[in-house]
Amino acid sequence: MMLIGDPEKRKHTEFLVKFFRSKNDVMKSQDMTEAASNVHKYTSNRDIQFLNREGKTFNKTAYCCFVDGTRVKCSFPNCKGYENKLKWDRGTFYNHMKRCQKKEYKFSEYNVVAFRMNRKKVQVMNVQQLAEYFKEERERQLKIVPSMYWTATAFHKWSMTIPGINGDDNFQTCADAAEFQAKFERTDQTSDWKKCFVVQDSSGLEMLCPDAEAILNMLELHDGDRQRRFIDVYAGTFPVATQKEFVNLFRTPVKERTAVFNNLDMEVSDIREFKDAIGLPKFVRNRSMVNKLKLRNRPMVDRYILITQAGAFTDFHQDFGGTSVWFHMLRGKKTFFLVEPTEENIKKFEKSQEHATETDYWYGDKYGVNIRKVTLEAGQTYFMPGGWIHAVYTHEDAVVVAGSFFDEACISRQLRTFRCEEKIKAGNGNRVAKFLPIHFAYMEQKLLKAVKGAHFFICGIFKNALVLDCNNNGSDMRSLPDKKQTWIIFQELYAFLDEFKKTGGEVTEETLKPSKKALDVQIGIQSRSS
DNA sequence: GACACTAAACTCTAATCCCA
DNA sequence: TGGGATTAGAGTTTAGTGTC
Repeated sequence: MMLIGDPEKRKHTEFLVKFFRSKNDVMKSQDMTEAASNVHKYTSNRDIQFLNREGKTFNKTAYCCFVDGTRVKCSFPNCKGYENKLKWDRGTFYNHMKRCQKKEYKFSEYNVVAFRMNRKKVQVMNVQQLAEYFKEERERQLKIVPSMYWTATAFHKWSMTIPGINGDDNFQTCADAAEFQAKFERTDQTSDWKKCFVVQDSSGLEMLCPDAEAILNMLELHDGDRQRRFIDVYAGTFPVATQKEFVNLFRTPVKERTAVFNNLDMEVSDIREFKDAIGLPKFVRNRSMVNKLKLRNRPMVDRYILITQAGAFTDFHQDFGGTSVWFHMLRGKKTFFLVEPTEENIKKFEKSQEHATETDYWYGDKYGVNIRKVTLEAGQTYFMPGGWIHAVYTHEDAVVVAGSFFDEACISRQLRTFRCEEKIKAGNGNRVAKFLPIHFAYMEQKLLKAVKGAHFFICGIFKNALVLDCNNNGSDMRSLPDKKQTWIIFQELYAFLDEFKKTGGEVTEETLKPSKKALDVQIGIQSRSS
């Protein structure tokens, strides 16, 4: 359909576009709010009258259309706009203006002049150019994960094709904490945790947690001026704001938003008030590797707040360092899209990351992996073992209290995730601090003792210092049911740390020597016993 | 149930095409 | 050349859906 094709009427449109292009203050506006305000300086409120240089009025009909992020706004003061669907629709704009200005119009597209920000500069367009821009932008965004248009169209269509977790043994839904505990043990997760658990009623998990509103108030009150990086989801940028400012942004009514914001790493472990107010679930307290170790600098990753606006999509990823997570929904609704971290799936994930954000290589539909989805609502808690590859969509504004922890039943996957991060070259900001020292401490303080113990057991008359002298008489850990798993992990951990050791720091050739010696002793025993 | 919002359908007019 | 059919464009209404 040809838009504004009449040469005579088009002269009017061209006048409007030229008029605004000639106004420096309009053209130098920093954003659409400022542009709209500057445009107003040249039009009076009563009908559309323009002011010339001398301040005299003259009549021209103009309907100004401001394309502002996720909204399209008209020239009515304080217009909140309507949803930007990247499509010019005459009827929608006409109705919107009629509602805003509460009057009838003889509407013609020849009277529309559109404004948008293009690389921080104001662009003034007629309707035809606006329609062309929308078309090009739709095509461009369809190639980007997670752009606004891709999320609204391709993603939602794709999402409908993903099956839920019913009938999949990897996912267990539990009515309450007691059922969670029972299922966890019954499905043999204690020493090899692989399954995901959703707990519907979180009250028995023995955790302490304020409600969503209290969390938001606390963020404003305690350390409210701390700078936090967050994500402008559709723009793919990482603005910085104070905690207070971010909470304020989060509280913006949906109909006034021009962007969707997300915050994935508001770590609060180091803020005393949060540490006092948020108590980890008993399950996490009991299983956290870090809790069981003596460490010089304990990493602070076990309590963070996630604040996400509706519409945000976080693309497929593994949690940093292959940490396991607990995730308690205080407000809102989110859907997790989950992929089991098998070696094949991880390799495909690594491959997909070479083209991160390109829909042609999107992990969700180009690699043939088996994906399941689970939707979480307020009051539910989700426990996910380390390494699971997942994406998350937020349906409703969400406030979540969550935490990451290393779990000894997930060590293999933690190491695999570390390797994956090395391979895809994740930046330091996307890595768990102290990964190597924590795993070294675990090997040294927990596993090494057990391995040495296997040697000491047979030669029980010796003191610790003499254990290694009993090499020939130690037991083959492979044949002891309670030691077999320890031996497997010890070997794997040693090989890993040996691979990533450095000169200086905590994991070095020198600090690995006792483990190396114990490893050699056990291998010697095994070669003689087989 | 009232209201808001949106997409799509509908009506009307003018321009254009085509054929007798 | 004139008149009916078709198409494009402009303006308005309505049905469906969601929210409060």
